[in-house]
Amino acid sequence: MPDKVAARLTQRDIARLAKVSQTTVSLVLNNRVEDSARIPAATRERVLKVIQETGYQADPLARRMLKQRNQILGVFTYESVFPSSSGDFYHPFLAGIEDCAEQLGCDLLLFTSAPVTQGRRRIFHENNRLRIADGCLLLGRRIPGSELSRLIAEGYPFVSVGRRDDAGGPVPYVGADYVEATSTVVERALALGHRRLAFVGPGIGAESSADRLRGFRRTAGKRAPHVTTGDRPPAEVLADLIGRRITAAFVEDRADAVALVAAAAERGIDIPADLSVIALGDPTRPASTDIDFTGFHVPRREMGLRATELLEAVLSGRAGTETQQLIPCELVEGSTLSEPKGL
Amino acid sequence: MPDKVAARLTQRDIARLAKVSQTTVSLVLNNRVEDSARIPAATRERVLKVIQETGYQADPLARRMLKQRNQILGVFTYESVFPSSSGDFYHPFLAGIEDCAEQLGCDLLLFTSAPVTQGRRRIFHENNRLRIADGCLLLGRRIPGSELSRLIAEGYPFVSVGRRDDAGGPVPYVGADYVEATSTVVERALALGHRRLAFVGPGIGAESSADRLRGFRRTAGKRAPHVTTGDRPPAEVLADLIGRRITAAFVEDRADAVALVAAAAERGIDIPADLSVIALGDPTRPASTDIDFTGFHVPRREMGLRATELLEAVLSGRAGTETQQLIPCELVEGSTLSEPKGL
DNA sequence: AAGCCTTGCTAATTCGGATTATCAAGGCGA
DNA sequence: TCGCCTTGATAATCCGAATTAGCAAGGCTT
Repeated sequence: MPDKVAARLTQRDIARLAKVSQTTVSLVLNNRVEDSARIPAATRERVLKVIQETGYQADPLARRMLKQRNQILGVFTYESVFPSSSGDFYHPFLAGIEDCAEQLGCDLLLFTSAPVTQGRRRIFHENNRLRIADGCLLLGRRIPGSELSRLIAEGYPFVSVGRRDDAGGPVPYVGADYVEATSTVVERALALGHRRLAFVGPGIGAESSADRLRGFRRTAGKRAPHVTTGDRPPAEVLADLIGRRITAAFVEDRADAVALVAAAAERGIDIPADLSVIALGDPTRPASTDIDFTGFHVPRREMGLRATELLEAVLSGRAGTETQQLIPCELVEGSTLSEPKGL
Repeated sequence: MPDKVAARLTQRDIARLAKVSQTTVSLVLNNRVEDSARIPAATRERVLKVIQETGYQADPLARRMLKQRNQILGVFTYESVFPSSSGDFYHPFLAGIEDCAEQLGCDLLLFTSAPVTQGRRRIFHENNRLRIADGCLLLGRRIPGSELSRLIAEGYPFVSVGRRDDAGGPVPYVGADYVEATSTVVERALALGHRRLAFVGPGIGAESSADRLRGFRRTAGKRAPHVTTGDRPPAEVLADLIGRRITAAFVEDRADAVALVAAAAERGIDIPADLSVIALGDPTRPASTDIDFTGFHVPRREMGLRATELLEAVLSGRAGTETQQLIPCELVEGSTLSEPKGL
């Protein structure tokens, strides 16, 4: 008989079948047992029986009309969530988010409907659907400050995965402590005797870039050289480093580091004997990763998990929670850092 | 001032600010211009101005109370969506789903709230939230027929990614044509002169397993041997194959194939000279994949995409759409199949 | 001037479930 | 027998937006 989609059962239907009122059905369902709501066992069972038989499920949307919470956490990514490239940067974050969401009994809403304009998604567009979710997690290398400040202004609960600069107010985030991690590996290089260090990578733009450069400068010195990659071929970057007689290169993106090592192999430059290469994190672009780089890993999974926890804390109004958290990176001994040759 | 979460703006608020009724606000928002709804430009602009200034956004949930569609597609996976293991089987499916959802302007709801009992998730549990989504995509190696038949009985719109047996009615799916693909690679082996073929893997349980075995039997013959792996160590499976003087092993799971090849290397058995190994798909468990297996790949991305398209078709009631679709697998030439030695 | 149409807008209702306020029936004490 | 309390249940309202029905004011016709 269900020619079209079967008509959805409502509490009214259940009420009719059990010969009670919709109110009673609701009371039974919510197990309300106060003075104001007394349901004798007999009636309760009768209602429950009908619910059982029909397989009735309360419409979650109607519920949220009255309650505040919806048990849905939004996930907004500024690039495609599931990139076709195998070098999947988002994946570990999502794994952590999923883990936590599962424990919280929340569903995850991926805002795939946000139109991509100028290569990136925008939260705020004509028909934004942010409010379906109770709150939202933000992922992406760069997030426009304008969107962050609007979220803050609207009082929409969100947590950024990755540190963000203030945007008309402090942005809640769970980030990785790139400053500290970078500083530590630079220290290690200094201890080994390196004196000519260089930072390789953008170093500006995203907060994550700036933090690495900051950590580098903090320990390597204010005037330590900064070699940008941009669109330059790796061979050229390498030549630049050699020309400046650099002995240790701190490369922001592991993918760049891989390319640099390949270029070195081609020129017969030994790594780490001639040049130490330190990877300041994980590849944001696909890169074969069989090289055992010295450097650190970004605790992506844990960041996702902790960010979700923080969002939950924000949503349940738990005061006193630190809304800006940094997680230490996992240092990797690796084999691409050694004493400089001339020592 | 927003001590708590800022109170959400409603159409009533907009109406008050613009000195019109809630109805008028709604009409303006929905750009209704029929006879029954005439809004002069002046009024329209006044309302729009207030909407602009306040940044009002209609509550999507309230909308769906009245409309049928919610622009949300559910995704239900019978295991963790983002497995921590790097061997990520779901990822390509999701990439395809995301692609299509983005084009459709739909958001994706991952049902992470479904509790995991006995190692797998269940759709139907105490407080199932299926109805938030307009329809649902189902992912997983095995999906209990009981859940499928219940979905069908309730008339809930869904599409399975992967073929499923009937469950109280035909199950809508977009699957991979394992029967045909397996049959084809068997044919190729036969053409090369192989006469002692074996199927390696469960071959039962999931539809995908059964289909491969079926394709194998169709071309290799009804009595061609079927070697199960189960918990047996790869060396034992290998010994079994050698003992039966098998020259070509058709391995269901690429991960098993990898293990088999490793065991062969240990025993000094040359692949493919002594034993050809054909991989019938992609690894469902993590496995290093540097071996260039002969066999086929599962068109996972396309399956996800086409399944999403099909769900959309079902939702919009487009009749005449084939609700059970099989996509051919991509055959891979590879280097693990050659003429049998004794020839 | 009565009748009728058009314009511009709004009151009322709806969706499904939660909550509040009430209400009828029955029991009991004074 | 009159009030009063308890028990068992329900009518009414609300949430926010969409929709239907309809109303008041002004203009035009005859």
